[in-house]
Amino acid sequence: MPELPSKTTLRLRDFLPYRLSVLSNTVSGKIANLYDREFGLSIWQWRVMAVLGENAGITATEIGQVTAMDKVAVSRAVSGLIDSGHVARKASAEDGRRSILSLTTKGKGVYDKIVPIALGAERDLVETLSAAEQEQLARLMDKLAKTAEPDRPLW
Amino acid sequence: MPELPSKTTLRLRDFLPYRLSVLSNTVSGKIANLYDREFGLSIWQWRVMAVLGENAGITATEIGQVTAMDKVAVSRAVSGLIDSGHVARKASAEDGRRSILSLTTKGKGVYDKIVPIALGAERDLVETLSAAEQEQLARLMDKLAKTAEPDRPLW
DNA sequence: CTAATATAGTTTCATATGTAACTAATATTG
DNA sequence: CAATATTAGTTACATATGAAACTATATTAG
Repeated sequence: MPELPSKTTLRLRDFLPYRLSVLSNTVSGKIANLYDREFGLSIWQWRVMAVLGENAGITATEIGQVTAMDKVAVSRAVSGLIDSGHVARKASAEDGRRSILSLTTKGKGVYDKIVPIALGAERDLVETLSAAEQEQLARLMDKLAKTAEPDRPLW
Repeated sequence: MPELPSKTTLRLRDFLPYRLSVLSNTVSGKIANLYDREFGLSIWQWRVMAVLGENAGITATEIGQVTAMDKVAVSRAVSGLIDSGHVARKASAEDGRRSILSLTTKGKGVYDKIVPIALGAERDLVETLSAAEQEQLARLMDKLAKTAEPDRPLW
């Protein structure tokens, strides 16, 4: 594998962690606006709904695993969604500590409206990339994500 | 340009904004730990120092432009850095509203220690990518960043 | 069966963050 | 030059967030 010359000086604007952070914040900020303005949802609430839309009847802990949210964030998002009538909670029959969560009819309606908006935003974001580039990007991000896994021995 | 088939269902784990956010948070979290444990610096404080290390004698507003931080965040980071003796402030001769900021000797020493650590962390992160892939990644992120620019008309 | 341990989820508290209001200085306009 | 508007930076307030403590239930060990 050919090597890039090792950098010895730091230029912030070329520093990958910084670039990732700025890009991610810009993208998330715009999307958060969409969800919030149209539906009054936070990004976390939307993530919870997105998972429930794919997987009905899972628990808060499972949502946390799928979304990379910690349990406090999940708990808060869920409680907001219950207040706003988007999500319903019922006790688990087997385990009294768990709650089974699902979208309400209202929640499902909102979900069905948001999905095309979210996909449209994603499409607009990547539209300047060719199909090959889009696949390349997905592949590279997979590799990075694998390297950066939170539980790996710290660098 | 060949087209990818348009998605009609949303799978959170394939959704680019989500993936960007998780990846960025994972990477930033690890790096933040490094800065904090070794030097007691927050990510924003480190960003400010990184800019001052490249560009001595600039103002808080300029730092904000370079780092994509808002002025309140810059103000707070700078005031912490002054308290901890990493940064010095002197009044601008031409404009009494501005302060000229620079690293102190102590700050420069810390900067010189952090730079190799930061570059090492970046290298570890991208080491599974070939040189060509690293260039590809930089290119793709440039394109995305351009598309997502904060001031573009909202999608 | 009982005691100790672990897990699911919530609440509390301390800190971080963003928005808006504010202060001080400069620039503009008439 | 006086009045007004703009800019640099800070402070105040309200909200968001994460870590740790807590409650309730379930599991394991003896």
